[in-house]
Amino acid sequence: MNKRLATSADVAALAGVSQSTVSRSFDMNSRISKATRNRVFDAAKELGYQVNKAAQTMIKQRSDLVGLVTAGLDDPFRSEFLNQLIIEVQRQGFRPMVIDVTDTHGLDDSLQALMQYQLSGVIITSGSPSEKIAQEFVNRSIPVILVNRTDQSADLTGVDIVNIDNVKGGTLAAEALLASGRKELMLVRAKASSYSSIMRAQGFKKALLPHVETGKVNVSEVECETGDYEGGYQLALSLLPEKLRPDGIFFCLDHIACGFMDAARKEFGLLIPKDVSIIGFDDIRLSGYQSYALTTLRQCPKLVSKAVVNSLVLRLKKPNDKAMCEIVPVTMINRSTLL
Amino acid sequence: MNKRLATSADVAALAGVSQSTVSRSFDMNSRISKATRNRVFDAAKELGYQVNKAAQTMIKQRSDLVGLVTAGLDDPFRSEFLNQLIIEVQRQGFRPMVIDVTDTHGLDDSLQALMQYQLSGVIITSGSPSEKIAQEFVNRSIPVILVNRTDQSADLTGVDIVNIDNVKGGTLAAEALLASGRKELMLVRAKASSYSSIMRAQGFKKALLPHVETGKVNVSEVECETGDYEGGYQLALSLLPEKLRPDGIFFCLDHIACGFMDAARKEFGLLIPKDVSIIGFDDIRLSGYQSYALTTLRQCPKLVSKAVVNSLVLRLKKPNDKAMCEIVPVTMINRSTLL
DNA sequence: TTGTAGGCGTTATCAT
DNA sequence: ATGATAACGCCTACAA
Repeated sequence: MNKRLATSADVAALAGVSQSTVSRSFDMNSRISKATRNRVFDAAKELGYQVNKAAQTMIKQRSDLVGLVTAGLDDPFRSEFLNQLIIEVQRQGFRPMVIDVTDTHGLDDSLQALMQYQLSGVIITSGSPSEKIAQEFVNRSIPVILVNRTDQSADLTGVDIVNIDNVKGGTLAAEALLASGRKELMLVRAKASSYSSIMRAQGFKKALLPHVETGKVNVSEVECETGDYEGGYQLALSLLPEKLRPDGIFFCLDHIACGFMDAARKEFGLLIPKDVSIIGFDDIRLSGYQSYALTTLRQCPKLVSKAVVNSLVLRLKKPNDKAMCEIVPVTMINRSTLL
Repeated sequence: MNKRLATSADVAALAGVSQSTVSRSFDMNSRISKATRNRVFDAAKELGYQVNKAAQTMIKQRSDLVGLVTAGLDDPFRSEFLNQLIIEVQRQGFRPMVIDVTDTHGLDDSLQALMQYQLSGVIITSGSPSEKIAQEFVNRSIPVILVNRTDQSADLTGVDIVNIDNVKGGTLAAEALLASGRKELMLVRAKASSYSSIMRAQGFKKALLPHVETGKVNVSEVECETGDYEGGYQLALSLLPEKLRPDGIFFCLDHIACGFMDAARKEFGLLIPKDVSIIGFDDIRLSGYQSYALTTLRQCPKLVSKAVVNSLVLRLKKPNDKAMCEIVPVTMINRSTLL
């Protein structure tokens, strides 16, 4: 053990060919006689030879690493999404290198550091000043995909964008609540909302606008402290003692909805959907469980991940095509929190 | 844009020093005059210079990448754990490279491929033939940490091990159920159980043995198809119509417990803990929610992750010390599913 | 189809 | 404290 790793030169010696022939044998695009290639492969196997990616990266000026920039991995949905991304990146022959930028403290350094790895691409799903960061990578001709961070209106050149159809989701939620005859509507999102939540809220309000003007419905808008279960729970605690209770609520995040529902039921004995209709967003795993059975807008992490990595692959093939912006559809999942 | 990345030579030229001085300036262990170092840093900043990790890896024969081998990322707890691992790895100055080996198909290839990256270490939390794999890395003098995969009895040389105290957890569960006066006990685990679940079951049964022999309690053992929510739900469906219902159940996984509870309540109107006491294991996020409020044995992913990465760091410092085996304690979380 | 030779950007070993 | 120089292992013209 502990013996030096075999190099292509070692393999070459054993196979009785030149080093470059070994190199070519492992490149399926090179034309090598079958006989030689086999001889090389045999020798390689015997020596336990593996290409040295560092050397390969040096010469090619590009590794097969893809940076996955993320934050708030304690949010189960984010983490679910990251995992799909990992799987998809891997499926396309890249290696995922995850960078958590949760503590915005050393964020800049963290991202600068990424430049050290000759990445094949960077996928940004979080991180505050995403636009600036993105631009820097692009300037160094490293493809960047921005996911649910901003829309094409942002002034970014050469950055590809993949978003889900947040606005449409908000619209669908509004229509569903309307159709179920609810009048006192409410919109809930976290105080520090992401781009996605803001778009959802926008879609929701816009769809409701005409009906508000005719006085058919009322809409109020509320923020909770945090975008998680606890945030929803606390919101219910402070909201439900009020006189005028909403009879239909759209939560920009399932987590908030679940926390709210728990509090509404345990602490106030509310019946859902009899007393209040609820619609969430994302379709996190929890929403499918019997205890919640939440009607929601489904954002499919697998679908989004595929779109993202496809974009990257495309961009790698055509570095100079103009930037793309893909919108992944959302679908309404009807469970039992909507009257 | 698209200009060649600055190299240390460029920096050297601008700073008016030799290339090796630049290299040394970035190595805080090298003694360099303050003045020179500052001049170098200024030049570096001006050129946007970043060390090229590929070149560094070549010469050092070691990258700062750590392989995180995992499987079944669709399990939220696994994914929570992975995320903690990512954070911890990063905190210690490494870069996490995640390898999902869920489809055991190309598993061997996947792992062989890891050898291409001159990893600083490999952390294995899943993957079927972990022992064999581990051995191969160690033979190439790459440290391996096995997490909740096996115990020291396995015949592995030079592989460090970090486990949680599964047996103790099982024991605590047994004692708690006993103390609450339950007589018809049941042990549930998934058909294809992990090492962890098996140890938990073992601890549970062993602690119960004397009481079974004196006829004080009965214990039955049941397997459900899958180790997730759905598995527990289905189990309840097939189990609860039976005549003899258990009055105290220990689930080797919280997920199963939650699914079971949902079915027990919705489909059979059971009251928990009045009709049946429930204890789970892991303390997944769900268990803390009001809807479940599951009494469980807490395995803290953060704690385990810290232990794991610490082991790696230690091993890197002392490659030849004898292998370590660390047991991370579990704690009982009392919520409301235990009488 | 195969071999030869140059260079990718760094660190480490010698000198000075 | 600093500079010159030799690796590290691979890919890719260019030559044969």
